[in-house]
Amino acid sequence: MNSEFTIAVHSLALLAHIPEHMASSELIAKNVCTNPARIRKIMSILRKNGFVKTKEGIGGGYILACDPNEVTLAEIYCSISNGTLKPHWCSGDPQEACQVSANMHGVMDQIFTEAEMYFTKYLEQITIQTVLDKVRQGCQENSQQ
Amino acid sequence: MNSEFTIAVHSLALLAHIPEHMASSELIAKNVCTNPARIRKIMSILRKNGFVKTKEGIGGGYILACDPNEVTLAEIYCSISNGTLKPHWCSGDPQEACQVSANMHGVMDQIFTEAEMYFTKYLEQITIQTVLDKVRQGCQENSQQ
DNA sequence: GTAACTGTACGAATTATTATTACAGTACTC
DNA sequence: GAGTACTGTAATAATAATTCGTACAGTTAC
Repeated sequence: MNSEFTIAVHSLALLAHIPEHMASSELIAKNVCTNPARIRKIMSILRKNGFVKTKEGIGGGYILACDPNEVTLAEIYCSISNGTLKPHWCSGDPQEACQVSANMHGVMDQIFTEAEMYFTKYLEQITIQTVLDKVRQGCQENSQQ
Repeated sequence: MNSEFTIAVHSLALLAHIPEHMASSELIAKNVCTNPARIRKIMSILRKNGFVKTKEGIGGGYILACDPNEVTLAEIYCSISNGTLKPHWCSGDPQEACQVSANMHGVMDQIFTEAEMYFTKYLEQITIQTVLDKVRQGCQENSQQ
């Protein structure tokens, strides 16, 4: 998995943090610590999925178009990074006579797909607002564990 | 996450498939489709965790040292790839005045850590024997879903 | 018309992953 | 004890994935 999911969550939390204003890709990029083009690419996907509204031209940028209490990280993950949990490399060789070698790829694929469902089920419990609240608390839960 | 977890599962299933014989790193590597040195590195970790026994010298190699019905993929994952679910890239900058930027890294870290626990909980349901059975069935469940 | 934005594409730079090679150590066989 | 077939481990090379930087067309406000 690459970091686009993380960046999407960060960006949406930031927009939820300043619900009154439009934020430019440059502003978001600085906050996230990446470059504006990458932000624009990710925000473009988020727009197509209805999470944000965008406005081109002077004074334009991005603004939240959803209720941060309603949208879960699962929806964001599915929009941006669905199916990227499993590694790219594949084990075994379908041409092999040995069943273990021939079928392992399919079996691991199945396992990772199902594992991703569990992963997603957890993300369903977290909303953009949850993330924003944690961020505003300075992530104090860390020190209590 | 890299592919070491996949390779470990594949190797252990293969050893469970041929419980009578020792398998050399070269044999396992061919089955998995990688090189012997990589297999030896991974098997070395599995040995330290008690999943396999190794024997050096002529006629040596690797053999299963656990009950394939007892050992779950969760244990294997924890031995080999624990904590590798989250991407390497980090969002935000702790030095920033903006709370969102400053604390997002910690918050996402916490989320990924907890998500990994859910991921692991799923892997607890799958044993080496489960994988071996699926492989022997030619992974027919795929076509039934 | 111009300035400030987004949308998108492409190549460069960086980083992660995998492969290769090498060699010391161990155990069996003759 | 010499030779052979293994593991254990490290270092480096090759490959692939990820991220960055730049560019430019399209849009909107003034």
